[in-house]
Amino acid sequence: MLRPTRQTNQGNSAALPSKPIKTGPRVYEEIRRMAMDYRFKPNERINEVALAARLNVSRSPIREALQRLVTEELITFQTNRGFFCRGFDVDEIVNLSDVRAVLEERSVRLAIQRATDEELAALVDWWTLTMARADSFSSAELTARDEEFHIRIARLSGNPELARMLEGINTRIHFVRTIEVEKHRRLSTTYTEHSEIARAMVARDADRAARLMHDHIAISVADAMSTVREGLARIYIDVDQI
Amino acid sequence: MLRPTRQTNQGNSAALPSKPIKTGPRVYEEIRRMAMDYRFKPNERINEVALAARLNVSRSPIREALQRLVTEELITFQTNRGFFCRGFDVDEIVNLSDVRAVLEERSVRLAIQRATDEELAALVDWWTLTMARADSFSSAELTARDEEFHIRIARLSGNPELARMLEGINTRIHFVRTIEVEKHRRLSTTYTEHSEIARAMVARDADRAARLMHDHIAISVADAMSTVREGLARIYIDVDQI
DNA sequence: GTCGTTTCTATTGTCGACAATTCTGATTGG
DNA sequence: CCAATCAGAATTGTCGACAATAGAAACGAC
Repeated sequence: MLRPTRQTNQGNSAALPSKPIKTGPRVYEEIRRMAMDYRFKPNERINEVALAARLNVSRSPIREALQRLVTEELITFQTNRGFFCRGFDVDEIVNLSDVRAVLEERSVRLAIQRATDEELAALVDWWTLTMARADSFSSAELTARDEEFHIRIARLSGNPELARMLEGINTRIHFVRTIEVEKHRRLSTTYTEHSEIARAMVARDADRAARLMHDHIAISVADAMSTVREGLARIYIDVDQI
Repeated sequence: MLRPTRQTNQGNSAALPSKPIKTGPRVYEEIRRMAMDYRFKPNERINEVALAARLNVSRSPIREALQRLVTEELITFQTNRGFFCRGFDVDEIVNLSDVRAVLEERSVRLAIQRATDEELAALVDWWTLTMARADSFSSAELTARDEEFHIRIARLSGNPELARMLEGINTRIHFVRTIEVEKHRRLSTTYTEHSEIARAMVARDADRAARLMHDHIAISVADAMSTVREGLARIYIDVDQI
């Protein structure tokens, strides 16, 4: 007796065989983005069955993805009560910025010490080009470029652990950075800071580059509070487009 | 028709009702310790069913725990091939030490800036007492005290994110630290470094404390290589006691 | 004897089921 | 009107089942 074989690759009935994309990684990435963008409201309880239905999978891959996101600090967990969205508060942002500043300083110093002239020149060129096109970028795109600038330096440091930790911080502060990018867009002074950092790196001036980087990242508590205010407004107003 | 109700809290048939301990957290903690101590050999494939049988649970909690450990970098994962023990190599240890040095420097500086006199005095007293008892401690216990010293400072920094990241690094280098502790045990000079750091903190001498901390943590590539050699020997000889 | 192919076996990925626990809200007593 | 209590509903924790995939072994051609 033949039992009907389970429909493989469900839903993806388009002819193009580009790539099946395993559901596990896909689910993880999808939930990760939701958490990064606060598509869950702060401290909101996350319903596993609802999320599973929304993504057309069972609870198993959902739970595995959520567990991972717990250790990435994007999600909270209480035993027998389930998963919750992380909070959204000033202290965390200030503390993360402090750690980030230290790591990014180390990053530039190592990059200056280890990167080739060509690599540093490429960094300057790439950012110059990005700035020239800045007006044509959406805020999301500009945020991505901002993040990429810092990640490139972290990679040039030659220390993958450093880069990995910075990426972890980046995903956690992605949302606030989006807001900051829009704030600074009008001022437009801020993106010249990247150019200055890059030029100091080309000149192999480690102390100056580190100082510039620190000042670039350091955030006053007042600024953080204003950003959080703006962020909360977006979270509780903007997301009603479901 | 009654179906037999599933046996609750299996195995724990002892009369003492101290604490059931949920299997999920228990499994996670157990696997975590195994990974920390390299009870899995480097790059060894981890069989889910075997591990599940060993811990008397199904694969679900096993997989969830393993997923968490993946993002903690204690475990590796390849889709459709499963979970693997992390490698054990010099580069990673050197890179982690570099990051750790930076974070610990920041840690002492913040602690000096924020901790009360009482808290710092307590740190000194506790370590003095620990040193006095050092000879009665096993290497494992001594390693734990070493880790605790640094974690206490991280907590005094007042930045939980900093402390969390250092704890993450600590779990990854726990095994090599065990080896280093035994190495230094004969020299016995190394633990006076902790005292010096603590005294500099009491004196609120941030620059000196930071410098001492850096020198305490910094590790030469040669030292790392020798430690790795010793570690590999233990992993492939010692663990045959199953 | 070695390389490539095919068949068989072991392992992972995902699912649905059900017990244990928590949450909801209705009811009762003060 | 408020607090405590207690059913009933919703949700999580864990399990066993099975298909899809990877790995190993047997086979055969050269």
